[in-house]
Amino acid sequence: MNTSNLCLGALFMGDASGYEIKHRFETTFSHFQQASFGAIYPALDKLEREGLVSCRIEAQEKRPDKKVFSLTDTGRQHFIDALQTTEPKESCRSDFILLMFYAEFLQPDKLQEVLEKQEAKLQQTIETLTSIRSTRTQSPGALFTLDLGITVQTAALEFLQQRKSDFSDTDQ
Amino acid sequence: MNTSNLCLGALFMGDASGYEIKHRFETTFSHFQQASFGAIYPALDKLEREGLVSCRIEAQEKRPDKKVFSLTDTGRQHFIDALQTTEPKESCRSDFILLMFYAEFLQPDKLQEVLEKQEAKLQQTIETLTSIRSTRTQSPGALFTLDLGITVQTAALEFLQQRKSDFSDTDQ
DNA sequence: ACCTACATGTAACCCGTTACATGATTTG
DNA sequence: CAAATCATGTAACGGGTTACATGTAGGT
Repeated sequence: MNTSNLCLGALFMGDASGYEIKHRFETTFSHFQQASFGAIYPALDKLEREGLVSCRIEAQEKRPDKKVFSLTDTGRQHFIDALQTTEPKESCRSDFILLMFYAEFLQPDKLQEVLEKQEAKLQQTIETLTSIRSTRTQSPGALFTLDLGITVQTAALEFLQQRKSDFSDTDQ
Repeated sequence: MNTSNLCLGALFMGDASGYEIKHRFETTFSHFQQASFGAIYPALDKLEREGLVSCRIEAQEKRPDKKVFSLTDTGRQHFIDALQTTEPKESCRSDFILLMFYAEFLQPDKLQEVLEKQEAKLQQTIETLTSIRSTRTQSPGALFTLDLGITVQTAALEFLQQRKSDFSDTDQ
């Protein structure tokens, strides 16, 4: 699924500006989709031209004006239709796993740094997901994905903590 | 890390043709990196021009000729250097999780199909990783990544099996 | 007869990231 | 005083996928 449709999906959680949509990508969607401003803003332009979203400008005090987007009925239907024909494809690119694959060729201090960074990142993600889970009332689907994320990342974290000693300095 | 460097990495497991390198991406690397022929063949060309790999042509009976690539010393060193400066970035794009996020908008039969496909895919991946783990003698790094893959995918599979009933027809 | 595996390659196309430009306000 | 947050946007560039082109051999 491309950025345009993903933006429609993000708007199901309520009207939002491009900036706020980016935030949704970084929180709720963070463990399974990502998009940058350079993809989001042009996508929203296109969606507006196609009539799938509408836009109003909101003035704010001490903050720049916002362009707040809403789903139109066509937009809502378009997204739901897109879901039905979306294949459940997945692709993961992990340079962390790659580095671990070639651990024997990494300088010991680099290896330790990589392991620590990954541990911190996993803890951070689990924290974020846990806090999102508790703050807002979530749909069954959202709960499923949050719990799946927490489960999987926790399994990875525990694995890492158990196995990291395999790579401690004591040179074989 | 880009396809070129990944090809160098693949050649650490032994000399191989482009076709065989693709196979390594689909087995050993499958859970953390992927590349298509359209990326691999041009990458190997470039690596040869740069002197990072060498190439010999092997004639085969009842099979087309092969261009078998080997790492040169420079190539080996180039990859090891690249590892030291590679940041452990990760990006996952899962349309499966996306579909589950919006489960409430999916037609019930589509939802069931998606769940079944994902379960089958996870089982398949676990099987592949387990079989790779047992067949060849693996480096500590390779073992780590295989076990990590098995652990994480198993956690996901068990989660899915426990929770899939939440989405069974009994309409709320 | 058709599909899969083996084997290599090219070109069009898509899509997205990175970096830049701009600017106010708040926080450390 | 610098950095982060809020806010929108553009353009260059990179990178990879998909699809096509070609051909043999073996299995169902």
